[in-house]
Amino acid sequence: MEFYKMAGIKSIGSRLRMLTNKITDDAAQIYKLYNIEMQPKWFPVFYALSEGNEKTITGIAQEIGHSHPSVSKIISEMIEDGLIEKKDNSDARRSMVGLSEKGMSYKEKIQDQYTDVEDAIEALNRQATNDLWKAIEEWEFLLEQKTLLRRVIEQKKKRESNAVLIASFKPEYANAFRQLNEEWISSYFKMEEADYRSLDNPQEYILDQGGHILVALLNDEVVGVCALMAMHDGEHAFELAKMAVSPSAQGKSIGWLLGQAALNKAASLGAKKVYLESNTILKPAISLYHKLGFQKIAGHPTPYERCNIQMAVDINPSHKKS
Amino acid sequence: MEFYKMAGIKSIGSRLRMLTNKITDDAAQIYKLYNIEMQPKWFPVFYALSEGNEKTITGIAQEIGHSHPSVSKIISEMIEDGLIEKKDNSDARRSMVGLSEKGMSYKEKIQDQYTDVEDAIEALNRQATNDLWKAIEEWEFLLEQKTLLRRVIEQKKKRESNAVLIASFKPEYANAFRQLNEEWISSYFKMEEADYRSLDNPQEYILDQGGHILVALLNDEVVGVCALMAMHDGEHAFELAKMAVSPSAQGKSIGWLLGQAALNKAASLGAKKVYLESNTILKPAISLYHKLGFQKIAGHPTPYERCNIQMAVDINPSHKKS
DNA sequence: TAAATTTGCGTAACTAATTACGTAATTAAT
DNA sequence: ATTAATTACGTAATTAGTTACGCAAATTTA
Repeated sequence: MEFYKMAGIKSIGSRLRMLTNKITDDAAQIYKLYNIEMQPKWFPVFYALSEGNEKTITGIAQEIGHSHPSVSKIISEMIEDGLIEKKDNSDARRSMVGLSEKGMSYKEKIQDQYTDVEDAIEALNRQATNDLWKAIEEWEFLLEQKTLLRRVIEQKKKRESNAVLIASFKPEYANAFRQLNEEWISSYFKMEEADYRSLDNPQEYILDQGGHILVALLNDEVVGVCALMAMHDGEHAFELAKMAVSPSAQGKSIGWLLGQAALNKAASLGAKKVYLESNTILKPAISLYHKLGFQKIAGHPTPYERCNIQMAVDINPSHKKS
Repeated sequence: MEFYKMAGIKSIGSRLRMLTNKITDDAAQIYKLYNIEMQPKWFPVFYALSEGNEKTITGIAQEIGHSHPSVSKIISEMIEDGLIEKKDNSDARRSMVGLSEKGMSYKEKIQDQYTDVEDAIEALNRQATNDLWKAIEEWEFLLEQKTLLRRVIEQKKKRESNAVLIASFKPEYANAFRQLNEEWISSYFKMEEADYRSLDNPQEYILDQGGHILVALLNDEVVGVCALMAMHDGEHAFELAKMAVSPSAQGKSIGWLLGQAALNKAASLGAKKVYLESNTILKPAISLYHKLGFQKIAGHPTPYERCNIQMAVDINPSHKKS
């Protein structure tokens, strides 16, 4: 299949399906070769019951990794063929099933086929330098740990956050700075006096006071903002405030990038601490602050009604690098 | 999947199917993640048309390894969605199709997804010590060379011919010796005077004349016979005759085992040549004799009407071993 | 040039799985 | 002792493919 080589490993799903079909097609003919009237799809169920003990439909389904309707259908086909019998049912919900006498006799009959097929496939597998059987097992394990979807999501996030640029404030960002903040504030709380002051006049109320504003740009569009406001309580410290990320750009770690950049900025300005104020209903935000190193503190005066948690982080030289 | 480990590599078909399903399930969600309205099953067709040139249904089918009805269905779905257009048809049988403008625009849109998925799967594959992608490729190649069915058939034959025992004549085999021969002779020709003589009195007409009879036993049942009859024309030679294999035991190389054993026997008795007489309508038999080393000769007198070919092989010491 | 064959495609029916949903039996909670 | 929740199963609809078959167009052969 030249095509799949061209299309690359992202086509592995289609390619796997083709190989699977090729193998199961042959499987059907192999049963005929041994004069065993059994459909290939029955195999897992048959094998699961081969030890002789009785099992339930869902039990078998879990064991062989099928859905229960699939097993249910297979079982009824096998009952019709006389290979399986319904057994005891003290619990009338359950369908205890086991091999019938005929099914047991098949167990003997099928042994030669088992060994031949096992030997043939093992030899085939050994002929290859990459062990397909082991590779499947490893993939199953790795996908159990983290699904393909999650792996792709992470890859996407990684690529997208690489494309995000953090820049310093320019007058043309003023609009976005106001809008992104007003959007989330008014959806969770209501805009307060102090909000209007700083959002309407960032130059005067933030920058001219010794503060800074950082913006996150994705394809030249402002998708996130935050401000470092100089504090005047003795220590050399900043307040991290007015952080907002566009809902359309969520999931790209923009908050984290902005936070990191803000802490770096504070460090480069010689700050010892960064404070912030927030509200515990903003769970993702609080969790982001934690990741950035902020710890809960108390006792600072605040002009904001919505504030019910205060946090702070000590700045150490490592922030200048990361 | 503990179960499949237990069931062994013969369950690789079922196991592959499960892995395939798991992967394609995630694939569907990945398309959603990128807001691309395309079904995973469309991917091979879309990719095959991505270069921009027009192709036919069967052309695409061959390229991507699907059946043409499958491609036909996919194409009509994609036309309905506006991704594909029917193009020129100077040959009215053919359906030339190519990406529409919308389809072309998807090409751009999907690039990020391609790279993310490719990177994610590549990383996943590298995490495993056995390379699944390469293993699939090798299996495809090996199965192209020899299908799984043929591999199993060969394994079966090998096992079964290992179970065949070659033994010397005993009086209780006389019946089988007669029946197996009469069966095939009378189905192709008719029994002649000389047949009755030797089949009815093997002791007198074969063994007492310095000849030998070999039988092939499978589970203590006679499934094949042949005779070495001493020749009296100067040279120290035997005639290989009365070879018969039970139809129920065909395909187990019993003819070859008997032939080999007969030649070994002749060699151990110091013979220089072995002759035989046959008929060219018995193609499998002639081909077997060739494999055993017999060459066509002419000119020997024969009592049999049905004989239209004579063959002989020189015995050399190597026969004693093999 | 007519007849036979090949090619290309579409439709229908089938396959081996899935999800969605309903229902009866059992178990847990009030 | 009811009521609510859970468990086990079956049925129906869906999915992504497959073979089987038939028809019309094109090509080859006579």
